[in-house]
Amino acid sequence: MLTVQIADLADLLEARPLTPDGFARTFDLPVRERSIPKQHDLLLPGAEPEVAHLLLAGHACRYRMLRDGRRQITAILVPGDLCDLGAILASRADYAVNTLTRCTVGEIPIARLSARDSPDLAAALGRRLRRDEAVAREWIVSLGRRVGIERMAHLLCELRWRLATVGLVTDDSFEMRITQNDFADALGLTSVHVNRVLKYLRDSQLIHLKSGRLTLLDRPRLERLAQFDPAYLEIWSDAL
Amino acid sequence: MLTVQIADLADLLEARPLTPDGFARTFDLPVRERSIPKQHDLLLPGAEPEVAHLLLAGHACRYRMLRDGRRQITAILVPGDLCDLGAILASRADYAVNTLTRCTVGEIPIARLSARDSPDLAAALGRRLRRDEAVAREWIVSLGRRVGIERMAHLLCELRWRLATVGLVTDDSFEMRITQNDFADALGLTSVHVNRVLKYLRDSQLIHLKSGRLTLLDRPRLERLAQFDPAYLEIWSDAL
DNA sequence: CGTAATTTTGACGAAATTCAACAGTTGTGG
DNA sequence: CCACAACTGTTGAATTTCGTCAAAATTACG
Repeated sequence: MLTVQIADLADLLEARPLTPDGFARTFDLPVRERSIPKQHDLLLPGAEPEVAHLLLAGHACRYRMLRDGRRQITAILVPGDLCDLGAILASRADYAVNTLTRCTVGEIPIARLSARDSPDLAAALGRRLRRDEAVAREWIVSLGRRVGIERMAHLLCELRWRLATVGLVTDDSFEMRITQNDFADALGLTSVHVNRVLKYLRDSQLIHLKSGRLTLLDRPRLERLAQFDPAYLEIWSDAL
Repeated sequence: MLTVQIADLADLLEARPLTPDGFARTFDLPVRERSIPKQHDLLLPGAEPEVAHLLLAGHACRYRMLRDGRRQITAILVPGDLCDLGAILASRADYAVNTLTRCTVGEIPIARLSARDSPDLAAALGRRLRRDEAVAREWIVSLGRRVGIERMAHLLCELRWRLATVGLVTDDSFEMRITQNDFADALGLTSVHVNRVLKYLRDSQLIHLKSGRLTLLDRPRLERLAQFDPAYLEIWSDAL
């Protein structure tokens, strides 16, 4: 089971490692911890969310369905992420949120996230939103202009970076129990093709994936292959 | 030449039609109007923007380049859009902005966009950012799970909707001087394939495209083909 | 330990790309 | 206003990437 390892809360909003306890303490927020099974929807399109879900352990995703059953994952969520950020700020969801593995989430009543109560909190939420948007931009680049192998390589580099940020990576190795079918829906490929891509990366000695743990065997080479540049993940200042 | 037709400024930030004059008046902002040639970069990655570019006429885009020359457009900008919104709020750009046609832009010193001066303005910028993010999410769905024809159909539906919002559409017809090569870089296709897709849509009596003007001949059918649902463009409330 | 879910593999087909050539349009300077 | 050059659009043929279908092997889980 993935666990956030952290210590202080403002840190969470800064994407530095932190614990749920730290979060609650710093902003004096009530965080009710809940365990959610795999493949459970936390939010549906059109919903007007009452609580924010802070992901504490496990992996989740934002996604949209087409009428004929095609699914596209628009974001992969890792511990420390606010699953329904955009929906909370707009008071209405235009996407769904689903758990990809068993998860632990912290529920926070949205009334307690009011900008009126804490300008610092509002600013922190704004930074998170901009980071989500930067990640989405990079996914557009991947889906539009990278071939399958590069696309997978880029996603793995992104996940390693984001997980490292919350202290969940040791020696370029981290827990990763996402299904190949879920990877496919994130990467715009089929699960069959994802399987072949992973085989290629394995055969090339770039990754090692076994029993829910992924290791990047040669991160420099993988990042070169993916043309991965973490600049887009490092934008944290507040101009205005 | 495209022209914003509008009247009041708060309207711009609400994505309702408005004029540059209205904009300047309402928030008492200095807007210096400038004419920019086609294919001109307004912003480069890594830059720390000094002025915000409010697009007044023409079409522009945000894009990222890969080292080997592949280009992906991550957003198409129409009159009323703030070209460099994310970069302004973060005080640093992680993408480039380029004019796709000759454009008129209004330059606004970013110092005048400070949240401290006007909470209303800050809230409006936040709404714009969330709308940009919702559009990006939908692009991810298109790039990942729609085939070429659907992808093009969806983009045309989106552009019609956004242009209608600023009063630039009559009878599902609007000015569109974007190159097939630029469409390709937005849709993750090659220009050759874009040409074939457009031919299919023309042959199917779905669109008419001649001398820089695009007409959606059968919008209901086009929207069904694209599975276009404007819900994602209609989120304008402010929860917190 | 048995059932269901997931991963893996092969053969074949569809969508999109590449390469190449040519036609049409637009913009520019004389 | 014309002539030319440069850019943009159009089309065909061969190729690549990725998808579909199907089945077997492996793993996860109650």
